[in-house]
Amino acid sequence: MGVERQDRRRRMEPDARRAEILGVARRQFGARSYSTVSLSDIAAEAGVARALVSHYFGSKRQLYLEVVRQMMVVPASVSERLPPTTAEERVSICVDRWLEVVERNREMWLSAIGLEALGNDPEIDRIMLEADEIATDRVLEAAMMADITEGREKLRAMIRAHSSMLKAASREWLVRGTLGRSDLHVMLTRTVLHLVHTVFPALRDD
Amino acid sequence: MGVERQDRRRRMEPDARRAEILGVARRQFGARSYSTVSLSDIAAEAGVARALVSHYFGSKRQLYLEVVRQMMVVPASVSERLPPTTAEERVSICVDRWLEVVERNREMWLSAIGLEALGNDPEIDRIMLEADEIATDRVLEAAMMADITEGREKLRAMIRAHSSMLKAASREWLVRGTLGRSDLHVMLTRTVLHLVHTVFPALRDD
DNA sequence: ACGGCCTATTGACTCCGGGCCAATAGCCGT
DNA sequence: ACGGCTATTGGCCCGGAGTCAATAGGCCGT
Repeated sequence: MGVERQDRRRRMEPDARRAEILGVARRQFGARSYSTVSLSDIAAEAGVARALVSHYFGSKRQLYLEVVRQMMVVPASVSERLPPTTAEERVSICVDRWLEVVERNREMWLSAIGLEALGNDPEIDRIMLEADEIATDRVLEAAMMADITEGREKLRAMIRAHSSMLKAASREWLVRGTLGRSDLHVMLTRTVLHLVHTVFPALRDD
Repeated sequence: MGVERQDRRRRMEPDARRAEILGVARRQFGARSYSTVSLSDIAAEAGVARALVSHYFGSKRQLYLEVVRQMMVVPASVSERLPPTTAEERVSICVDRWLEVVERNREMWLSAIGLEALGNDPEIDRIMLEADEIATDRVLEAAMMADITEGREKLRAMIRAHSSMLKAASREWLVRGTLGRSDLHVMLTRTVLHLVHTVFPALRDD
């Protein structure tokens, strides 16, 4: 019964092993919650001793942080090479590409926003914050508002808030099915433009 | 040195003891993250044996669920006794009351939205969902859209998504100070109305 | 081919937190 | 005062995380 393949220890390059373990961790943390996933689980699926996971990542939390970091990366393709037309069209294209990406990586993306938690963790917050900043820049660029200086911070804050709605709406689409893709497209495009063109100018500047 | 007060065990009514422990738990889970708060910590601050906490709440997770449940309650006062004027004014009043509540219970509210996670927990999801449903009803009532039947689910889904933006924007206000209270008022009022009056009718119904 | 070395990998140990149970001791009625 | 009901406790076991010396995979020089 030749099932005893791979039971002997195989020596790998640290980078490769590290990547392999990280991949398993991403899958596990995506599927179950932080506290229910044990290092033993991850080690087992990776076909490796538990101590090795600790060796490469230090602690469970650090491993988790790596996973979150990797998942938060929004592909740059979403806001690349936008045609120089109206802000409306550019945002529309942007949203469309975003929906495309999300639909394609459905599982992975759901995990990503699903695990943005573990409580009030300052480290997690920092990672999320950085991801949000990047995303915000891209949206402003698409809406051709990147060079606004007056009240810039308020504008950015509103975009960040909007991205929360974006996440929630995407979940409504993918998980609950209450909104369709075209609904999302209309809703997200219009609300961004509404924020930027109508709400933002209406804020009294103090 | 008479520091030995209260070191003897005091017998209390189950309800009172339960409430006392729950209060401590609320504070602790609000201040630190789920996994870093131990039952020992809670028991210690409550001046009680660890086993008693387990006795009253069964498991750590169940205690946590209680805390979340209690924190998610949005005071009904926000949408009570709205004058029968335009939707705009009613929503405006609603938002204003909301901001009032949040400002008053700043710490508590921040804790509440801070802990809405722990990963992919179906129980937590259910609790959040129920809270969202109630909040959504109130918003629709305020906007005088409560009797819409055509596309009702889409409308509700949008409102739920909007409430995510509301939370994020409130955090921008309370934590980062990037938006002021009046900014929030303008932004939240306008976006709700925009969703309900402009975006919603624009969705193609399929 | 083969011995030796570097280091990836491991097993075992300790500590800590959660769940559980029988024993203990407040408090109330009589 | 005392007996009983039950709130409360200490102690047990289990499983997971962090740590370290020991082990062995595989490459290199000969």
